[in-house]
Amino acid sequence: MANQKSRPNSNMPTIQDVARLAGVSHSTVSRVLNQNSTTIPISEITRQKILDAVQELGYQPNMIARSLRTQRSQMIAVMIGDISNAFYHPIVRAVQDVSDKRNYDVLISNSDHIYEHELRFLNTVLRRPVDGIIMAPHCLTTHDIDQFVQRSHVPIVALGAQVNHPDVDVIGGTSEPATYQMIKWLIEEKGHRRIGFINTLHDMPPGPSRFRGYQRAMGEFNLAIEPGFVQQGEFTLEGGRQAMQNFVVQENPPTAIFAANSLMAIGAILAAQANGYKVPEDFSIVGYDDIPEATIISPSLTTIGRDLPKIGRQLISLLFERIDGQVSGPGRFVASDWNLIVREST
Amino acid sequence: MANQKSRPNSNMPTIQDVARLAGVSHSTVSRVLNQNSTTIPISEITRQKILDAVQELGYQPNMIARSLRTQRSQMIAVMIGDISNAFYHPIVRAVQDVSDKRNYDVLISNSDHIYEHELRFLNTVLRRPVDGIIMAPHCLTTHDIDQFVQRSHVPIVALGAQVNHPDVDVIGGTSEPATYQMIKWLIEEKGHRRIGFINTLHDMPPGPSRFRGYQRAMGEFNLAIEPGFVQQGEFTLEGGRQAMQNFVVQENPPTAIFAANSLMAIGAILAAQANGYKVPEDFSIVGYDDIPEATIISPSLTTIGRDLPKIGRQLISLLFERIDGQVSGPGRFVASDWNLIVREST
DNA sequence: CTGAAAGCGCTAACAG
DNA sequence: CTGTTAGCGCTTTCAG
Repeated sequence: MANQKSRPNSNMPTIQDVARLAGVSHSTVSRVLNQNSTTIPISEITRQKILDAVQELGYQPNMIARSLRTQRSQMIAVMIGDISNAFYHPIVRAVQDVSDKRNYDVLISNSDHIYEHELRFLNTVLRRPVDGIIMAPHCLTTHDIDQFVQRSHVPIVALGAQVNHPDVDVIGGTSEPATYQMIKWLIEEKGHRRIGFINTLHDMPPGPSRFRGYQRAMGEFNLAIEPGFVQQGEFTLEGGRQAMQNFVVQENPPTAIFAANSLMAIGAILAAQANGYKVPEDFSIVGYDDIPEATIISPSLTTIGRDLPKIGRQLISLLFERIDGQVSGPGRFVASDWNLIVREST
Repeated sequence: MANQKSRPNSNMPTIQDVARLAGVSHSTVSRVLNQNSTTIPISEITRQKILDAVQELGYQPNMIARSLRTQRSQMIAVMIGDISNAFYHPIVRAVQDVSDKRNYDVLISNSDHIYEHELRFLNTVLRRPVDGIIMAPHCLTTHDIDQFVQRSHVPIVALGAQVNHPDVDVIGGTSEPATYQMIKWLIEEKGHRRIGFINTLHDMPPGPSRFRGYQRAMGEFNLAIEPGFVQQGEFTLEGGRQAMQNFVVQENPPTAIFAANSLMAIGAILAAQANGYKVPEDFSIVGYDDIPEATIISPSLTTIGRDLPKIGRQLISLLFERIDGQVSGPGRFVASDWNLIVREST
């Protein structure tokens, strides 16, 4: 049972097998299989012979070999922050759906918001060339991206306006204005004057831009950002929970709290409730981005809504425009729109 | 700006470039880069020259070319049901973490529990050979898998005991006993006698095995499964919500409801509450699998817990054992353990 | 209309 | 210890 070909891993027929069975050369087979190639005419008879042979053998072209020859991999790579964060699901969804339809495969990578992982991703796509990249980096510098772009001309589309490279398409730009609007609404419509902020750790994006929106709104209404008003945490449910612990122990805590994402906001609500407080009576809590958990939690979460599936479709559209060569030239910027979704947590 | 090499997509150096710069042949470069290859000794001096050249050029081997030659892709493919279902996150997590560590890339595919998608996945990995496959199929038949195994000798590890192929490693087997235990508990400890069941659509696994557990428990206590006790829905939150609608309109509905997964159970709770009912006072509702949402919802969900990260680690371990050739031969079966997690929804 | 031949970048015999 | 050579399976000139 052991003396097969040197590679017992597969008994897939090759294009040679098809050619042999059809009694033609393998290049003819290749031609009918990629009939697009500049309208070279092929006799209906050999064409049929080949198609029959393909059928009979169940031939499937080997993508690895094709990639080596064509220098196109029919793969795109996606780097997200955290597969557990529902924020990314509609985006990955859209990317996969469109890619499937176009017979592209999708490589997915989690960065966990860790710099080394983001760098590793870049190296991966250097070694394994893909036709396009979608990423939501939190730590990469423009310099890192530039290093990459120097060496690989693969088109990149990024989510998050912190990415700022002349060749990279970017979707984002909502953080500052949306946060500003949310804080303003808490002040004007809900009468809050002591508003806290749960930020990311180590000034990791998108914390800072959201923080600027908070600062601007507070400043505009001459409201102080007292020491203790700003807490930090991981970009997760648990991070929000822990940050909230730092609020509940304060003598005179804020009456409203903005969390830099909805997972943190939900963690904060859970922590408040665990400490015997009521939301929104004792604390109004708001998040950023409308994920399913926002309506599972009680009270349901007031948050900033973006059309996530649309953002996903935009990302993949921008990418395929470049992959297909319809677009070249400098990176484009798409500002997504957003709206305030008022629910029960305020 | 256009007259570069025919392939302007990359200016990555090749092994030839390294060889030229180091003044040696490309095979010598290959040798030092894969020093494992049967202890061929290499003079320290050329070795250093090569390493320097690699450094200077920032050479990275092209994985596509390497794959074509070695017939190994350093990729594994994962097919899950639905990226939005948190059930899969710890599993994908474990797979990615271990793969990263071993420099394997991970191709992820959503089947959406649709038969055509599952078949398409199989075809994808036929065209793009990967070194191993992890999948959680809901619709594939043994015959489909067998067809695949005939053609490709890539090792497969499956999640879910409905997969039954002599060559495939399987982790699963909890559905019937765990459901039985849960129903029994509802009867014995909670005094329910009218218990409903939210099943999957079209007898899609794992619905049927869970249903058998339900039947067995009900039968053992001589409790009737009245018409209307069994409702069906998509394997999602929305599916559970809609199924619950069919309970609340009944004249004499069940007092407890088991949903085939926790997403459905949460949908059911939400629907009950939306209709003005209280959980657990009016309906006790339980799910299957402990996902984060189970403790976000109020009342928190009584459910079957499995150690999902452990299952993920087991899946990828079984797979790598085969990829590494440590294990060959017939498919193994691993029964995962589970426990009943009692929370507030009962 | 079809075949022969080159070569994508790499590894692995096989000779020195 | 190192270089030469032969492909992996495919696409794409270039000749007929």
